[in-house]
Amino acid sequence: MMDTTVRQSCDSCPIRHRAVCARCESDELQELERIKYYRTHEAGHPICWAGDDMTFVASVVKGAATLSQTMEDGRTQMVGLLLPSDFIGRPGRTTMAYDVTAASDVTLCCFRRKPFEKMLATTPHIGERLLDMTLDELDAAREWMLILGRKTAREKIASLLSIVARRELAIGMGFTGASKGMTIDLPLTREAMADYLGLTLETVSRQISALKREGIIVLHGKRQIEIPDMAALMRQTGDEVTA
Amino acid sequence: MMDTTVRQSCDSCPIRHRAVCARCESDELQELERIKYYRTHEAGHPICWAGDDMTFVASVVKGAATLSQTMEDGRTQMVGLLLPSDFIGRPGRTTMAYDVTAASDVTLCCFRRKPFEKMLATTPHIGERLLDMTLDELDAAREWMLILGRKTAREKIASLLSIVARRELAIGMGFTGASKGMTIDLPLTREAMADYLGLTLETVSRQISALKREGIIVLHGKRQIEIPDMAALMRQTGDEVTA
DNA sequence: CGCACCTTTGACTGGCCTCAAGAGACGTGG
DNA sequence: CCACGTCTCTTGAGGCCAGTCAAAGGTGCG
Repeated sequence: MMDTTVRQSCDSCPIRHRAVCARCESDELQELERIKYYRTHEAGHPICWAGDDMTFVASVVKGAATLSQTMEDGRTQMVGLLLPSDFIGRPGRTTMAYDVTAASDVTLCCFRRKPFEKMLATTPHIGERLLDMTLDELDAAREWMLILGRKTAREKIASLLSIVARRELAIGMGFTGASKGMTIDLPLTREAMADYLGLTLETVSRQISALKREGIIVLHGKRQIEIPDMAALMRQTGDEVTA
Repeated sequence: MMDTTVRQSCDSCPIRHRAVCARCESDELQELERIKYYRTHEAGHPICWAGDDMTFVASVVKGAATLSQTMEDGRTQMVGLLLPSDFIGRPGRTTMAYDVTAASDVTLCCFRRKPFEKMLATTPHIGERLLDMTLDELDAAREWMLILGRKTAREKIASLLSIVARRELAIGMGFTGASKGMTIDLPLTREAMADYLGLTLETVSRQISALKREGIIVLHGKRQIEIPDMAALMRQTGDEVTA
């Protein structure tokens, strides 16, 4: 389940300037270092379950994790896709509200909950950053609602690809080869994509095949997707291009 | 569009202890009073549009407002249902991201944005409360995602009714007549409900008729809905009853 | 009364789900 | 090296739920 527990300096941290600690001064970082530890989880393994007691909150350092809800008859809906710098957990709450799963190999920077909450109360830089990040997540959730409620299967797939492409560009992954094209690493199985989009895995597979057939995407293996022309993909999302 | 602009004391405010100002001390309230003003909007009228310049942020004092997104081909998805004490606007952002509409007659307590942001930076009580409220909204958004992505039309309707019932109970409206029954005032047209749930208004109408036919709800007029047995309604939501 | 708006109901269509089978990738062990 | 099992993904056939199109009923207001 958990693989390693190491400690590492914040100085060389890849998410130093995007995570919850982004606005901290060096003395505040030092205090954070005292309550933090690293954990890694293997792809496909659970990180924690809904209802679990939360002894920590954490930042995603590397990899991707998912938040999801499951109804008792098995229907599952993903409600969060956590990429590097995203925050796991809710200060002030002792139990996890969703299932958290490692979609790919994940490295977490964990903070013990109690001392973190104490710091949150005394360090405005952390609270301010957390508020900003939460507002961003709320915006993302609302964009997601439009996808779930109103978009067709094809538009859903295109929207997911463009969202991941946008995030990977922001983090500096997704090496852009040519001018307008790029390749993204999609850390999700077909089933996880279906859970994200409110579809079945068969429909996901069919739509990806269709996009491939039409040359809008090119598959390299199952999980690496080349987008030769980002504008062409965007035209499939149903979002206004105003072109 | 805007009907009245009056000022009113915080002391007698019905949302004093639930809104963004909930944790403020009396001196902080006095400062808030200086930058606040009331506005009312008639049912059905827009409060502002996506892209509008935001000169204020606000709390909903009375009535209900909706946040919604519209695609250029007209498909609309509601992404927020704002009831008394909910917050409108995002500190640090100058334009509104969504269309805001008065679902019923709405009274807003508006704060001029610039001075509010200044207070936010200097008054921890406000930022803390806003973080908590934003986290609550994020949870609500995620519950909503499950509804949009995985529930059937009937389950969606039942879920909406139970959500509104829960909120009205929390605020202290929704006079409970008997033991387990209650009556709720649904401030939404069929079309607004459809936009909330990712359905068409025809499907909403059909499902409400079905619930009425089966005695799970009783209509008094179009907008007032009696729920004789809350447990019976809950059983229609698809959520675990573990009964 | 006449009009506007919201709602209800019906008939039909279609997109996605369900059920099912098979293909491809990968690791294990004989 | 290949048989075998497992896991993921693909593809096909058919059915159903919700969408679409259409018309009529209700309610409130000038």
